[in-house]
Amino acid sequence: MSKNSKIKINSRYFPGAIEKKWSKKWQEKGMNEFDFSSKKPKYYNLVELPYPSGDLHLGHWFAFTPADAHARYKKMNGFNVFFPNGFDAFGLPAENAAIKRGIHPKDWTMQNIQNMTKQFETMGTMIDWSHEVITCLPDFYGWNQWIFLKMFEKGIAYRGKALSNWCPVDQTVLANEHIEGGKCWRCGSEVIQKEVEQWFLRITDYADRLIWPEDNSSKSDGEKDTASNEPVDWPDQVKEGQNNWIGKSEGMLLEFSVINKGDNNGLNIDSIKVFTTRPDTTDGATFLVVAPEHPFAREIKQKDVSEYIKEAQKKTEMERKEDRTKSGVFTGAYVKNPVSGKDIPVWVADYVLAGYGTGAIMAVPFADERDREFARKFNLPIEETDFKAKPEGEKTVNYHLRDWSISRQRYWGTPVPIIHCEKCGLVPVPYEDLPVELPYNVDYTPKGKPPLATDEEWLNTKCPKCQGAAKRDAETLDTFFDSAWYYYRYVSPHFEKLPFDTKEVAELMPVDVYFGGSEHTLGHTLYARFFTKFFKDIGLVGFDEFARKRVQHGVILGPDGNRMSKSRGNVVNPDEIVKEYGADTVRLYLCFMMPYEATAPWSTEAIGGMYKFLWRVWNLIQVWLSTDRIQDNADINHEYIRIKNRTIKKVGEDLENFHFNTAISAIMIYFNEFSKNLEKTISKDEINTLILLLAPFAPFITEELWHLVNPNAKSVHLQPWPGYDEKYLLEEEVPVAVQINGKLRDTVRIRNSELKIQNKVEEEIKKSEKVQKYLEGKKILKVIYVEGKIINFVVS
RNA sequence: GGGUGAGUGGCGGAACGGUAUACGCGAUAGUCUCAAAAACUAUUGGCCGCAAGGUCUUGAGAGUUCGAAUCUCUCCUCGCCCACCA
Repeated sequence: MSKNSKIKINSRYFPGAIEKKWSKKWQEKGMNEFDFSSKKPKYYNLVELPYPSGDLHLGHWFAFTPADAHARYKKMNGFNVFFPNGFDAFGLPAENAAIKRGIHPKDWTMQNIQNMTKQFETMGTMIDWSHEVITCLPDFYGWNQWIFLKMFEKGIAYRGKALSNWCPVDQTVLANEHIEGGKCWRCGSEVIQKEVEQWFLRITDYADRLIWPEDNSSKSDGEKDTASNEPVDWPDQVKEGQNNWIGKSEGMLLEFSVINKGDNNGLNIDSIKVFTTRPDTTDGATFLVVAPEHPFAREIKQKDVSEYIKEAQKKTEMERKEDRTKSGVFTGAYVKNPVSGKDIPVWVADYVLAGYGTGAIMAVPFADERDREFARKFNLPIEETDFKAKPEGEKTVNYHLRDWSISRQRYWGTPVPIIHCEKCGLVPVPYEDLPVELPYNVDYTPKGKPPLATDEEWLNTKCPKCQGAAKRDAETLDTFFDSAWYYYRYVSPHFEKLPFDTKEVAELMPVDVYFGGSEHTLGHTLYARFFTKFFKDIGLVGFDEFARKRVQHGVILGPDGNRMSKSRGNVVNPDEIVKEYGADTVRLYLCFMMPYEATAPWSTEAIGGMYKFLWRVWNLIQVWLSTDRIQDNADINHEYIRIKNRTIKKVGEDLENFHFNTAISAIMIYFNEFSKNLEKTISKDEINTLILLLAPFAPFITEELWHLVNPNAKSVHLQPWPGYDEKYLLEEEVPVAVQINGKLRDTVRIRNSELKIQNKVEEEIKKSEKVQKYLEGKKILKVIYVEGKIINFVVS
């Protein structure tokens, strides 16, 4: 643009109108619809599906908009990008909220979905809603039931009885992951222990296959993506976390025979088995401890023992874990240490867990701190061990991972497709009768029995086997069951023969990148991997891992640095900010404010800076348009060419690697170069590059500007990503830092053509007065030269 | 207790063996204005100095290196996840 003394702006930047306009146009054109027939390489861009809580909050914006920028970048790079979304619509929170407000959970949920879908529109993502999945609709949960029945057939789903975490207010069983500090994650009430019969998934059968290999280059099950034969790229944090959670430990089962069988009130057990990972310390075992729930403990008729057991059972598991002071009683029984040959006493104590190993341990106070603490408290002997014992025993493997309890005594979930017949037992609902629909008119308030059990009409049915009277299973499935496979359903959301079209899934999956929160490291993503391995076993898919790459985002805290919560009053409402600044500004700020994986507070002031930036971009282009339009590449400005190429490279690499913040910073630097030198000519190509680089982040303003600059062109989001050429990256003169003994003393500009020749560089640098001053009278011992960057003189 | 990530200006952060503090926010001064806001311009890690310049600085301390925010060790602090797992 030629010299213009006064900046005249023809039109001002009003994000509201622009965003509404383009949102509508894109929708009309079906811009975001995935094209299955395309020959371009596919790219499945997945974000964890949101829970329909009522309103989109800032966390949703933070999860979705950088992911959208990545997807848009991929699309501009020639990929056929699949970016679907849906709603995780079943579950307790909906039910609780519905009870509180007196609305039916379904109505409440569907209203929220409608509302949130509208809010999603303002976000300007390229989500293809034609593949939407809503998990509370029979179209989806019927396939939950199908999968459940397959698992039942294979023995993966089974009915078991277990001491479970029970929330007395929500009237439901809770998974360990849903207890926070001994309290229910939803309602905050104290969790108690209760024996409950329920459905389990035998995830422990898959424990070994779910373990991530230590070395990513080896070739066992799980670490290679069989479809592409490329290593699966998940953060170490997740891999380590899951491996620890699975907690495989190899050890030995040792048998200790009871010495004084028969005495002590007719004790009738021959031996006690213990699990140990350190059989080499067996000679140091000076006593045995069994958990209060252990059968041996129950055999003991001594009054102090039975009283101790009673006391221990009153406590919840959580209370036991919180109270770390050791307690226990002597049972009067002795066993023989197979290595030392000594008779050692058997105690009952609640620091031993019934659910791990055999529920009994050999205590080696010399080697184990907990055992030592116990021994000290009760004056039991501590004997040194030389770690050389080799007792005989059965080698075994124990896992920390337990089978996944999927039963919920609640209304708002997938009905378990099983019929309880007095004659035939557990009878699966025939596949052709699926889905077992969740009845609408049910009293879903908590009663201590599953709400579905109160609907007699629904409950009573015929046994498919004997045609006799039978009852449906009144429980519903954990919603983590839904989220374990929803991303398969996205591919073919209306497929009627199977949970998903296996052909299409083979083409589109595995997922290329899966964005989500780190809170799902141990629950959701582990279940999703488990389901994928099950699908492989029943021949539905050909790969082991459902997602090639996992990217976990951090958390946006309130402006005060605390987690946003209504009670703190520090919740930032994205709708209000969008109203004030427009979605592009919010998107830009969320991408720019911090690294995607970081956790940092929202800043009410800093977002203004993003708005200002877009405003300045808008103005610059308005000015450019209002002056004589410069023909393409007229008056080539070499400095601009260099910085343009450098910026294209940087922004592309950053978007590829999810470094959204530095990508935007690079665009700002590029922009500043122009706005600081308004007297210099800017070519159309340079303006277009600015718009194209910004397009993934700020889709609305860039679309508007693109059409102003290129009136007859297609959408900016259908344009190819600009290319760069390495040969333009180098400056004609490069500043080389000069160090004397490692301290920076000067920088000298060296001609590009001379950079490779160290002698010439040294010669140039020694011309500098400053350098001369430091070298005067010194002997140069060594010179280290890093081409184009730094030269270090080591002097005496 | 175990695992894992992180400590850099007033703030969010950049650089991750080669010119520390990019980019943004905030702050200060100026231009414009009756005035204010906005916008624009300049300055903005500390200390010494009128200046040129010097000097110190990436939680603390040591080490490796020509050169360390970056690698190694010890310690301190914080976040997240798990937690009496034998």
